Amino acid sequence: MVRGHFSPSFESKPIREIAYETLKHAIITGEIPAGVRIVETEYADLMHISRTPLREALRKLERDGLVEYVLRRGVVVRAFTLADVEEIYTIRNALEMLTLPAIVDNATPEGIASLREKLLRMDQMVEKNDIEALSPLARAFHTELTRMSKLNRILRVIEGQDEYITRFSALSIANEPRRQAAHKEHHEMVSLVEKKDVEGFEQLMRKHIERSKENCLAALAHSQFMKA
Amino acid sequence: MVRGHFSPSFESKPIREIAYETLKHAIITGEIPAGVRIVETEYADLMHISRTPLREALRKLERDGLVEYVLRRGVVVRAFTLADVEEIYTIRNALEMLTLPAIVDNATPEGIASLREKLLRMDQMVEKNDIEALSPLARAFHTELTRMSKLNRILRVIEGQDEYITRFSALSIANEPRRQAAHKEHHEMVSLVEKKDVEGFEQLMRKHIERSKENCLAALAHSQFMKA
DNA sequence: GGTTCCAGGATAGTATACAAAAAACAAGAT
DNA sequence: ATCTTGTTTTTTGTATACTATCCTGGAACC
Repeated sequence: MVRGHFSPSFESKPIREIAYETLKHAIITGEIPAGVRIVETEYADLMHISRTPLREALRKLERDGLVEYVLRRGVVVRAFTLADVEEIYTIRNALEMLTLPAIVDNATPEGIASLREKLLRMDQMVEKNDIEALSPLARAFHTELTRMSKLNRILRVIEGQDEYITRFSALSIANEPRRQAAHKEHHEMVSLVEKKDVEGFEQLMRKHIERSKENCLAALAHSQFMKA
Repeated sequence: MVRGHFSPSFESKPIREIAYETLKHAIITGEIPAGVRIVETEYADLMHISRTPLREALRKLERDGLVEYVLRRGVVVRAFTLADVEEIYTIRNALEMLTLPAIVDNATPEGIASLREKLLRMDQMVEKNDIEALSPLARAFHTELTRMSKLNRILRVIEGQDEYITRFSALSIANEPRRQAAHKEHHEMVSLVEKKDVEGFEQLMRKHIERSKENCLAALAHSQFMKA
């Protein structure tokens, strides 16, 4: 937080937002492992901010379920089990299926063009095997697709759950054959939406999510992310 | 907030939690209508607390989606449309269906006994047509039932959505014939869980939620809750 | 009459100060 | 030696102080 002592928003973003995003990222990537107690003064000093915005960030993380608040003991980073990952995929699957008809209904030529444009950029990443760059793009693709449904509340929940998975979806995408297949599926999705083939879209999507879940769980089983 | 100037937790609960719950309730019941800007000093004075805990409560409400944060302008109570209500029911329906097999699997004799005990109390309320008392009990019944699934993440989402509906489910229950029918369905649910009849349970539940949604939407259409 | 610019008030953003609870520690009694 | 109890330290909870920004309203100017 390199900025003058009193400057609430250097470039239009409260410090608490930065703190929130920083902490969220740190927790999701495992940089701050589960079980760790977040002592306010410690982290405030670390980030060169005061306790006030840090605390507000913690309240948001608390609502997100990323940290747990214990009365008069502050917050502790919550654990994350394999069962959690499964459950998250289950939620995402169920809710995403609900959006599909609305996506097909609301898809505009411009929207589809925008998706195609994203796919084009992704093509290159896949070719170059640049996983680092592909991962966020793939996520953006999905987000944009889902957003077309205009079902804002469902969206909010899906995106909330997605945040938990980001950390793992990178693992999932690391698998070469799966990466190729997933990319091909992304192309198909757009075509089906364009053709307004709801049935086909639903079938494809169900498989797509199921496979990425399998892949993610398999990758996780071999990784050292999980402890329990 | 009647308490000495410096007493963080009179009876083990931070002021920010009280503020959070109070505001949430006020927003959900419509006491603070949509579009209203929540000026920090104003509400802090109103509740006889300082801005700090109030702000932390606002951050939580922000994550809940009950208020909207505008840069440097604070928070505004978000609007609530009929489409929102429909979407919420859709979410709840989809997720609740996911929990049913797990509920049947994890149901213990004690758990069923506890549900039956609740039903017994509800019987009286239904008989006396005491809607005020029945409403929270009915909600508690559903919560307890869903909790049996042990699917904690799904639960968290469902309960999050449920909070939005509380305000309207009272309307729904006000309808005499529906109230009677719903109560009967509650009894059936427990029986089906006890018999471990997943299929029957699923069928009943699907209808139950669908009907309560219809009822709620119908009631809403006639009420003055909705503006848009 | 309308537009621009300045001043001042209102309000959010942040920092800091201080109280209270809990935890950690030390010393004495049993 | 262990339990108890008193004291210190750490850390959370809350209040307050201060600053930056936005908004409003009015004066000056065209």
